[in-house]
Amino acid sequence: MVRTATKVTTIRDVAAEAGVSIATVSRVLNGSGRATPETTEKVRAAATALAFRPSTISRSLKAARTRTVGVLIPSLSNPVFAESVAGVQDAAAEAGYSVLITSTEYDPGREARAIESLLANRVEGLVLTVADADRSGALDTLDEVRLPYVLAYNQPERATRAHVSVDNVAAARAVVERMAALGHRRIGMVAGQFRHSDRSRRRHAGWLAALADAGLAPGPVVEVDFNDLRLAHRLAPHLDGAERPTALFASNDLLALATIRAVRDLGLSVPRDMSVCGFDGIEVGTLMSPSLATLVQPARAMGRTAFNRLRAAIAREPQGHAVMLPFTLRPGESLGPAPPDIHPANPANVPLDRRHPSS
Amino acid sequence: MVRTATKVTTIRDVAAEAGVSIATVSRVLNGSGRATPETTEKVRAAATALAFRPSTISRSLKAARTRTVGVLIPSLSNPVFAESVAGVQDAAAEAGYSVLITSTEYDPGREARAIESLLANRVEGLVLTVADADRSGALDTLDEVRLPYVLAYNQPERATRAHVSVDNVAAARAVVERMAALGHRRIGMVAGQFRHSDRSRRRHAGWLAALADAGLAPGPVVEVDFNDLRLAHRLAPHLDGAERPTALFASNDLLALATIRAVRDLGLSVPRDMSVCGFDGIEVGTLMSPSLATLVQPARAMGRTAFNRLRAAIAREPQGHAVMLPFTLRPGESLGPAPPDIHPANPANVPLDRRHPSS
DNA sequence: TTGTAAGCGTTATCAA
DNA sequence: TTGATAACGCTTACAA
Repeated sequence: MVRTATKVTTIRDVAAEAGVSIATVSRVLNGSGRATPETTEKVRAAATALAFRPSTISRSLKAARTRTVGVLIPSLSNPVFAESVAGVQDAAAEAGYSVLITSTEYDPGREARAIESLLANRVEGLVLTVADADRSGALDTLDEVRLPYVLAYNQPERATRAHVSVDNVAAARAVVERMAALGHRRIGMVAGQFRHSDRSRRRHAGWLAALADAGLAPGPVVEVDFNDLRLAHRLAPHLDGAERPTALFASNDLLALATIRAVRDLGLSVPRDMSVCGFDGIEVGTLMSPSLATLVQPARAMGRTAFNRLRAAIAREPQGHAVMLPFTLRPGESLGPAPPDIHPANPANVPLDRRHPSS
Repeated sequence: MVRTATKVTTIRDVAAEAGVSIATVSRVLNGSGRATPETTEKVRAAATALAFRPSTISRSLKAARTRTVGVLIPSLSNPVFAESVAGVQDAAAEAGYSVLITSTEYDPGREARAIESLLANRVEGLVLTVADADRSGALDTLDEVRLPYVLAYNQPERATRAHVSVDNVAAARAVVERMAALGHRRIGMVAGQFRHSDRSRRRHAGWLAALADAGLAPGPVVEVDFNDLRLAHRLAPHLDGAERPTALFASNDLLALATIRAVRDLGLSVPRDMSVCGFDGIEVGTLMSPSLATLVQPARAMGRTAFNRLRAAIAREPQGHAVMLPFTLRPGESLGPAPPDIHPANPANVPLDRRHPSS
């Protein structure tokens, strides 16, 4: 390989080539200040000839603004986050902003380091999603240094923290109401760990509230660790017996898919024996069979909106703290009518219970 | 909102606080050059007290290296790209590099602008995936300015372009061989557009080669536009009649899911009437039913490896142009044994042989 | 209209 | 061991 010193062309090179001063080059290229047509032309030509691209880092240093925002998310592997990042990316590109991305993989240490890195890079602000917005070292740090940020998806209790989300409680209610309307009377929930997720808590609250309103007793709640999606053994204890739930609300789509999988592995049919509805609205849900019923959050818009709010915050435009985006319920084959009561006063029940003497 | 000028603390503030010169602060904090324990302590204390974080942009300006790499991908919505970006992110974080991300949404204009932006940001190199590595304006630009890059997933003809990929031809062969081993004799392909994707072309070549080796006539090839995944009407013409294929190889997983969906919408059962195998190995494939059989590319490793190669390239360490990562075939319920011949020893067969007099 | 020069926050060279 | 100072590439007063 040739050891060509990859010397980048600077404004000086252009000035020399055009036979003018660097100030003139700067003015012409930025359209600030007047210049004669000939000068303009000379400079333009020189810049093109040398493929000059002004260094944003020098520019940033002078201007004390980087036109860069940071994005911090738990994981790029979850489509709902990836999609929201795409939304940030879209809006940022339109606004001439660059995007520095960091993902934490749910590791607090990595999160802290990511924040440090973003801060050192002098991002003008952050769009981020944290596990729990009510208990986040990252947010505390940002508050301390007074760097603008907007949360995406999170819905913190501490409402002064700027955020864009759906109304998770109302959304969860919508799911349960639909289930009830389909005749389900025993409705369970599969949820991400409450102590690690503000969203999971809110959705659980909505689930509870809707059940109460409908006069239904809460079905089983299975809290699962997001790192272990083999749910069959977790679900099994709740899925036999006459009073097993006929519908499960999963607090996100990945969980919903894992739930469907587990339910089937346990010998039940979805949706004939068991309905499942997710939350998020990931695209692949529409491609599978049964297609996944889910509460759709506008993921792309989430990212876009968060970025736009962030810009406003950076510009110190006064604004409210919360933005609620509309959600929709996407019907899908995984959510069907409740089956006729499993054992309408029928003794065939008994063997089923025997199979699991422990229960 | 309070109009607090968010003044960032600089090395000068620290120097003043510690009662030393900025040079000393720099030396202490970077561990370059000696300093007495007391001085060190004073500086450390001052830096901590003021929450000083050296500006990477000033540092970059001085050092003429940014410790930042760019990532360019077609879309964050495809999990296989998102996962590879996560891999880059992992390796970059470990190496103390920041990652600027841009996605093109398959829009050439946006791609060009993204490259400009990355160049202006003085990234030290790029990890990127392009639609077609043999015909890419982006790569031409990078070659011109001699900025190091490593392709991920792409497998260009022009082998001098550094890339990390699987051996797409061999991988596609493996899929077809497995299908043949399961008794399939009529094997079709659902592929992304050849003229827009080097990967699709390679996989098609592997499909063809394996069929030839097995003495099988190529089944139908359906080239699909990635932006329109409603495949039923595209597939329908090929799926009736006695000689319809019993297995379909999809050139990527999203296509495979869409294919399964379409096949079912057309009234066939997967895998009883039709087997489907994808390519990529996205995680959700394991969660659905039938689970998706697929050729697994190590997506995370793809990103990691690409980043590591890039670092080597940046450091001007000589190295080969291509890295081939191992692939594996992930069995799944969508790929089963061939059904008994649709018309066993039945004259309806005859046309089948006639169609391929050569074999 | 154009040029000179200061300065953004660092690092590194050179003296002290 | 420490400090003054130049330099990195750019923008922007201010002068000419």
